[in-house]
This record gives sequence, C-alpha cells and structure tokens, in this order.
Amino acid sequence: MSQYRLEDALGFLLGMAGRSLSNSVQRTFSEHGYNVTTEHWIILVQLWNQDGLTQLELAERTGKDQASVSRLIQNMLNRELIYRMKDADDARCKRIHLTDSGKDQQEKLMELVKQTLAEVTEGITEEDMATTKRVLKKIASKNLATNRIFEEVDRKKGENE
Amino acid sequence: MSQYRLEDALGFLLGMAGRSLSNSVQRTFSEHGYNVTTEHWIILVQLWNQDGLTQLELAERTGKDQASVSRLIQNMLNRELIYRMKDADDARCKRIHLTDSGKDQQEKLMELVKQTLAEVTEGITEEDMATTKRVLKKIASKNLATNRIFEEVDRKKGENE
DNA sequence: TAAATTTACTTGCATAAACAAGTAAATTGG
DNA sequence: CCAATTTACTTGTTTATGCAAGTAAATTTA
Repeated sequence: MSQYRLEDALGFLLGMAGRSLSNSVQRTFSEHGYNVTTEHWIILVQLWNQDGLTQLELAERTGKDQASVSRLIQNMLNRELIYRMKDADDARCKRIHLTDSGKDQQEKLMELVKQTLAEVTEGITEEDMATTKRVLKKIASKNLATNRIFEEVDRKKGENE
Repeated sequence: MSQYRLEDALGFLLGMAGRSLSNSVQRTFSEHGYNVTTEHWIILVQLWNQDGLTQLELAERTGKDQASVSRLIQNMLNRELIYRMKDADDARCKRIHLTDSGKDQQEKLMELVKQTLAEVTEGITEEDMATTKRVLKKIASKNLATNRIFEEVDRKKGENE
C-alpha cells in the first residue's frame, strides 16, 4: 500500500511555505533593526493606504478576527507605530492612526519585503506565480470571514476586462 | 500613485489560504467528535507511516523545530493519541508510539481530510494545483530547516524519471 | 421612550510558532 | 580516562490565532 506523503499534502505545504516566507521577512526586519512583525506589516499596509481606519475595518480588510486585531493594535501601540482615537460620531469605534514613526518606516519596510520576496521566489516564473496566487485566493475565499476581500478584487478586475 | 494591494501580496495570501484550510479541517474534526488538531494530524501521518520515531525524526520530517514537537507531543500524550518510551540504546532519545486510539483514528481522519480538501479546492484544475504545489515546495525549501524534506522528495522523483 | 437587540471592541482560555537558554546523556579527543 | 563538545529534549518568553463570553454604546422596536 502506497504511503500518504505529507510532502504532497496541500495543508502541509501551505503551512511550510507560509512560515518560510513569514520567517524570512521577520528575520530581514530584525536584521535591519525594525521592531515590526509580519502581522504588524499587514496592518501597516492598510494604514499606509488609508489612515484612520477603525479596528473593524482593519479586521475586514486583513481577514483577521476582531480579537486578533484588538491585540495586534495593543502591541503596535506599545511600539508606537500607531495611536488611537475614539470616533467622534460613534463612541464604540476606535480609529487607528499612524504615528510619524509608523509613517516613516513605510518606504524602507516595503523595500525590505520586496527584496526578501525576490529571494524567496527566485527561480519561479511569473506565470507559475500568477497561477499560484489565483489558486491561493480561491482557497482563501472559502473562508467565509475573508470571502469579501477577494470578491471585491474580482469585481474590480472584471471592470477592467 | 497606485496603492500596494495586500490582496496580491504572496505572504498575505499564503497566510490566509493556510489558515482557511487549517480552520476548515479543524472544524471538520471537531464536528465529527475528534479531539485532534491539524498539527496533531501532521505528526500522526508520520507515525501512521512509521511508528516509533524519535522526536528529532518527527521534527525533521514535519519541518517543525524540536521545541514545537516537544510541546505537541506533550499535548498528544494528554489526549492519549500516543505514548512515549526511552530508547534502549540512547537514553537521550524518546521514541513515540501510537496508542490503539491513535491507530484507530487513521482511516476516519484521513477520510475527513480528503473530504474537506475536496470542498476547499473545488473548482481548481489538477494542473493549477500541481503548479501551486510545485511553487509552494520551492518556497518552503528556502527555509534551511526544512530544506531536506523536499530535497529527499526531489531525489526520489528523479529516480523514477 | 424604554426594553431588546445589534455592534465595536476586549478579555480569557487553548493551541502553536520562533528563539534562547537550560539539562542530561553520549561522543570526542587529548 | 576524563574534560570538552555535541546531541536530544525541555522550558521560558514573546507573538499570534480561534472561539466564547463579556462590556458599553448605538439602534431597533414595541
């Protein structure tokens, strides 16, 4: 009887590849003296695009649950990457803003990510990468919570075709 | 200036897709009354293939570090999926064996994983899936620690071609 | 308008990873 | 043969996730 090969199991490969990339980026950040985790980077990307999002909006856009965002925010506050203000119209909402430090790190962090990504994906053709991203999006959108992120993307793409 | 789209970032997609699949499998296990996590499943697959591996061997084969394996093993001991014996020749090694319960769950857990995987990957062609797995392996093997898992696989494949 | 529900966020508990430091057993090398 | 090193495993600390339960503010509805 042929053995089930873990090395061909999609879940296993996803976990390994995800950790591999995440660890590489994390190490690169650390080596260059940035006290920012890969998960912080995900939040920062959203804030660099649009400052002052609420925690709920951040959760929706990053596919994280509100509890995770709540704790990430707390951690990022401690590192003074962001600050927080109560919404004037709705006291339930807390709006997250970048500090000067959080803003200033954009260029360098983006560069470091780009660099690391190039190393990790070296030798993979553009076509294979495009296929992979398409497949990953399909798998990710089976998760009800994060479904909307990719629906939105698909809609926008549709408009341009 | 065009914004950096998180939805196209490989690291983000890997994280999302990985969690999506892992959560689906986890939920399926729970719904069917199995007190087993996806990480336990990864260890179990290795033991179903070969019982009595040491913790180091498990770490090497699953791409986990020894500390992670140590704690997973502790957790699996508590759930009585496995038991542990000191190696007769080398008192430093602890060999991990399946309990009857751990053995008996193989067929059903494999079936549940297969089923869940089919749901999550529904609508993805075999070809795209093959490409994706190839890319994921390449990315995963940039991680020095886990490199060997895939080198081994490549060598074996080479023999058959 | 007051009670019931919903919404935005927080907190507690369990699981898991990375990395560093620690322990005990085996191997090595002078 | 014994001191130094290596090996296998453990433990502590930090970060992060999922899920459930809790709080306070806003909205619905009766």
